[in-house]
Amino acid sequence: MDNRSIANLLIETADLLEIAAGDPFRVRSYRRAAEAVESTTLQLGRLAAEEPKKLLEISGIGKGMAANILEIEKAGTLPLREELLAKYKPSMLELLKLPGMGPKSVALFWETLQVCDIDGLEAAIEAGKLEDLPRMGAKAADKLKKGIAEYRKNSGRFHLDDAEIAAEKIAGYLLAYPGIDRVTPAGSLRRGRETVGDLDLLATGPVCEEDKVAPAVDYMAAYPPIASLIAKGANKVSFRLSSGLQVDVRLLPEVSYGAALQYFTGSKMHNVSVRQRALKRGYTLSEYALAKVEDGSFVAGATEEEIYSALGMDWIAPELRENNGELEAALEQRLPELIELGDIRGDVHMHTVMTDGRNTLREMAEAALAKGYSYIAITDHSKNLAMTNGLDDQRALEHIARIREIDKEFSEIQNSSNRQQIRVFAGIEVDILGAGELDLSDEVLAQMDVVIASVHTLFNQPLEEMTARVLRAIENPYVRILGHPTGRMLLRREAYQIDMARVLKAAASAGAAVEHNANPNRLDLSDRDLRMAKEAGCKIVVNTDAHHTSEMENMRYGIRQLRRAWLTKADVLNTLDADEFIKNLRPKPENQRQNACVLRHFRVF
DNA sequence: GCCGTTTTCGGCCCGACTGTTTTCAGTCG
Repeated sequence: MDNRSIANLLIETADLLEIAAGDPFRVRSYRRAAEAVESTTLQLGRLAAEEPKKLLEISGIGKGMAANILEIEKAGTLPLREELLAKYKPSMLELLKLPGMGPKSVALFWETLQVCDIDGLEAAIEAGKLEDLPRMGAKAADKLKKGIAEYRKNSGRFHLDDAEIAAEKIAGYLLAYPGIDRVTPAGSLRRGRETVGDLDLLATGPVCEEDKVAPAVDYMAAYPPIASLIAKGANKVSFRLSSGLQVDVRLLPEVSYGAALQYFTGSKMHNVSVRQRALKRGYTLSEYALAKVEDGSFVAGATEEEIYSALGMDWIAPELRENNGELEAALEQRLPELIELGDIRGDVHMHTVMTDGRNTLREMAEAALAKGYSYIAITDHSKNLAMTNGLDDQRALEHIARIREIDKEFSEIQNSSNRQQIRVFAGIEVDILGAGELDLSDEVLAQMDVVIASVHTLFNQPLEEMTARVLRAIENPYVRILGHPTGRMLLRREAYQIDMARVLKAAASAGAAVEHNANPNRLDLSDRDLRMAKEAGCKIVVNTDAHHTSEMENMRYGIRQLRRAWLTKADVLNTLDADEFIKNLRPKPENQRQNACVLRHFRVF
């Protein structure tokens, strides 16, 4: 079993244990173990089979947890989880996903109302049964009702990274079959949408020709992780994985691969529009080929490029295929040259063991160097995030001193060898408090290269109040970057209400940058927000907010979103080299004052 | 259930916010 699945079982056990009012520290140890399992680079499945003693070397995994992991490998589950599931219901784990719903409420509803699933909860709310319960009232019921609506809107969709990992595994399996030489994800995954409803995969190769594809289809249908087979056709297999993700795999001959890719990539509106244009030119486009209307003769089909080209268009990057003007641009050869992963020179939002990160300052710098970045900023949390051991003024100053040392050391390494240079900037992610003030002093912030101001709490504030708070924070001249300004957290909860247009305008006029968080599981901007930011003239920075060296890899997902917003290299600040980046971040106030002096000087004389 | 030790048991990131209370439990980050 892969690490993520093992971790999920441990998390489920922790959730159930919490509902059962088990020892909170025991619960935490299950969660810690799950985190350790997920972040280790070791393959636990293989380790458990070959060298089980090595499991104990992982921090957070002791004797009991190692036994649990061995049991998971052997039986696919662990005894405690089974025991708890016999007492409670699996659907309670889903109830926990509702915003505002925790283990105590799940237990309460089960014990008093025998409610164990979302439908049951909804019925209980409608019947007004919740309000008789202790600590429950009209407002709480209303909140849950909204939570249910939000959950239903998003359920069944998966984060881009989860879909991509699943796609890579299936592609690996298919490519191991002799005679299949290309597998490409299509659909919303290929378009880079931040959530994916189901997975479309296209495969081709010599064995995918119409008359000999059957054995390859059988092979696909025998993919071991399949939880349930939905359909098996002549060249198509549909199935569901245990995560609930539905996958459609199509095996297609090479001659029509491009047409199929174009067709299954969508979006629907883009395809409708392309076909209308094809018809005007006397062509008809299907998933098999672009053909002449008059006699059905083949025009193009093997690649997307030849299809778009036959229609007089440049090839359109999948991220742009939303019928948002990309066809017109393609016809007039004015499609933007979209930003690429390789354009990014630095990642300026990351955490270390000083607060809630999992790696040290040095490890983060080494990892960034290995990735070829020319700079990073270490931006640990400030004190208001007490759970992360956030830095107060004093510790922040010590933090800066340590970063300066590492920065010096890494530039010396560069001088004494041929290694590439990396700059390490000192930074902080400060909290925007209730009145818009920050939780560290200006004296300390002034010494930072990168100050990111973020809202971490206060989710239920009215729009006006929340907007005012963020606007006030931007007024602080030391705020260089506005962190996750929308508070939008996909699949988990509603965004907090904020007037983005005003915030972006204020950031643009103050010269502060806005951040796009590349981590698919965190707070970020939508492609609409990103387009708005560009239009407002905002500087944009894309960061991974890495809490672990491996999370730096998430940059590629962030880039997909930037591409969907039609952004180019010139639109994104951290494509600049280190010196230019710092120069273009919001200038420090002392520089602004200097500038003001110079201006006055000119006026007088 | 893990960890570390002042070795075999005691401690385990903590503070803000909300909606219910009328002093606090539950949830969240």
